[in-house]
Amino acid sequence: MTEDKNPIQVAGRLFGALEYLAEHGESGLMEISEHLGLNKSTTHRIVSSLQYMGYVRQSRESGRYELTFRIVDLSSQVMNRMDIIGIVRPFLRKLMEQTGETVHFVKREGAEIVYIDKVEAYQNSIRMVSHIGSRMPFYRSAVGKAMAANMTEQEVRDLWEASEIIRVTPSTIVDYEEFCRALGQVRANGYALDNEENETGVRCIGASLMISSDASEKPGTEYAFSISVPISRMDEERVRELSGYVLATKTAVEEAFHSSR
Amino acid sequence: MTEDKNPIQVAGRLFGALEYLAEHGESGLMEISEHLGLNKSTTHRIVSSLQYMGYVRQSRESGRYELTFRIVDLSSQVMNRMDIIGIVRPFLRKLMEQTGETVHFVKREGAEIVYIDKVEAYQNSIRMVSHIGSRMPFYRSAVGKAMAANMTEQEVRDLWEASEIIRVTPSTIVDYEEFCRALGQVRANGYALDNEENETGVRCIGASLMISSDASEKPGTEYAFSISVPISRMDEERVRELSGYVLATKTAVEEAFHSSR
DNA sequence: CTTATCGTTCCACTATGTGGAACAGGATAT
DNA sequence: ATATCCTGTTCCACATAGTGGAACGATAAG
Repeated sequence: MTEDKNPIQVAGRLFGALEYLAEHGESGLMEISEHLGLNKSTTHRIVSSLQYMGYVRQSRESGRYELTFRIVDLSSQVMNRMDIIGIVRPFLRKLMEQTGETVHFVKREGAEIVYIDKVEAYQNSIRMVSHIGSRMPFYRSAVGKAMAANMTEQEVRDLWEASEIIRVTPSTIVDYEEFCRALGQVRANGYALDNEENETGVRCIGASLMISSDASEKPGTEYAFSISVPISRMDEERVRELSGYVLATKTAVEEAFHSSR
Repeated sequence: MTEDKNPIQVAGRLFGALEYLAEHGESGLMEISEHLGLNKSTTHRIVSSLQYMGYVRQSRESGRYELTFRIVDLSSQVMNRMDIIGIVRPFLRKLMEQTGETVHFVKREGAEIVYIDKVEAYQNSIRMVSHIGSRMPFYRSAVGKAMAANMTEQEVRDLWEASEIIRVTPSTIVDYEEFCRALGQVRANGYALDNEENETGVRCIGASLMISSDASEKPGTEYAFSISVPISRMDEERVRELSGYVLATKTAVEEAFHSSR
C-alpha cells in the first residue's frame, strides 16, 4: 500500500472544493478555505476558477458560493449512456408493483457497488434520484453478496481485503469465514439476503444478473438488483413469497437481455 | 465583454477532459489529448489525476478511459438539496395524469433555464433522469417566456442581449419586438405558449411559479413548469383545455407553497 | 465610532505543472 | 517471424503557473 500522491496538486484542491460544496450547499469562502487547509487567497482563486468554468456561482449579495447545475448535466450524460438502465427498468417496475416494495438496481465499481437506478414504492413520496450514484461496500449488502456468490474464492478474498470491514449494525458480518458461509447459502437459494446487516429495521432480498455490457467483466458480477423491506413487513413467510418474485424477475431480465443481443 | 482568463490553467484542462469523457464515453488518451490540444504526456497526467481522485477509471485491457459514477454521486447531492422538487412533484404528477402528457419543471440559472425535474407520460418508456440538468435559452421556450413575462422591461432587454439568438425552427422568434409582443400575450393569458419555436412538431404550454427559495430572486422569475405535446395532439381547442389544467396547477402549487412557509 | 470578519486584489518566490524525448507493450502488416 | 505502427507510460530539465503573505475595501457586529 504505497501512498501515491495526486499527480496534480491543484486538482485535489479543485475537487475538494467541489465536493465540499456538493455536501454542504451554499458556503462561505473561509469555510471552504478552512476545510481544505489552504490560504484564503488560494481558495479564492480555486473557487473563482470553478465559477469561471460555470460550475459554481456566487450569490450577488451574500457573497457565498454554491454549485450550479453544470455538474448535474454531466451526470445526466453519464446516465444516458447507460442503456442497460432503460432495458432493465420495466422489469424492476413490475417487481415493485408485484411486491409493493422499493427496488434498487446496482452496478459493481471496483470493491464497491453503486446505485444506478431505483423504483420507489408508491406510498413513499421520496423522489427517484435520491440515492442514485451513492456507493456501498460489497460485504454488507444483499446485492453485493449476490454478485460475490458468482466469484472464485480468490476473487472473494481480494474483495474482502479491499474493503474496510465495519460493524454498522449488530447483525453486520465482520468475519470472513461467516461471509463465505453466507455465500454458500446464496448459491443454494439463488438469491441473497441482508438481515439488517446494513441498516437496522431493513431486510433486503437481492439477485445478480447474468448479463454484461463489457467483455472484460465476468457475467453475474457486474449488475444486481434488490428489494428493500421494513422488518415489520418481512417475516420468514414473506421472504419465501418475495424471493419467488425476485427469482422470476432475474430470469425474465436475463432472457430479455440475451434475446436482444 | 472582456475575455478573462481562467485563474487556474489546469482547471480548464481537467474539466475539459471530464466533459469530453461525459460526452463521448470511453475514450483513448490520444483522442482526449487531441481534443484538448495538449501534449500526450500532459494529458496523461491530467487523466491520471482524475483517476487518482476516483472520477475516472481505466479499462484493464483496452487501456481506454471512462468516467466512474463519482460525478453522479455529486449530482445526487445537489439534487437532494433541492427540497422544492419534492414539494412540487406531486402536483406535476397530477398534471401529467390529467393530461397524459409529459411535464417539465425548470429553474432559472442566469440567462438560461435548467431542467430540474420531469414527469414522463406513461406511454413513453424513456427514463426520468434523461434531460435533467440540461440547459436551454429563455427566448424560445414556454417556461422562459412565462418567467420573462414577470420581469421589468429592462430585465427582459438584459436577458435578450445575454442570449445568443438562433433560429432553430421556422417558427423561432428572433426579433425582439415580436418577443415583447409575445410576452404581452403571456401576461393576458396567464400562461405561455411555444408553437414549435424550439423543436418542430412540439408545442408547449408553460406557467411561472410565484415562489422563491432565495430572497435575492424576484418571485415568478425563478421557477416554472410546462407540458410538452406533439403537434398532432394539440389543436387550438386542446390548447384551451390543457391551459386550464396548467393554470389550476399553478395556483395549487403556489397555495401549497405559501401555506407551508 | 471601533473592532471583527469576510471577500478581493497584488506581487515576489519557488514549487509545481509542462512537454519533448525515450520507453514499453500490443496489434497489424509485411 | 520480423518490422512497423499504433497505443499508454515514465523521466527530467526548464520556466511557467500556482502559491500564500500582506494589505485593501466593504459590510456586519459590538
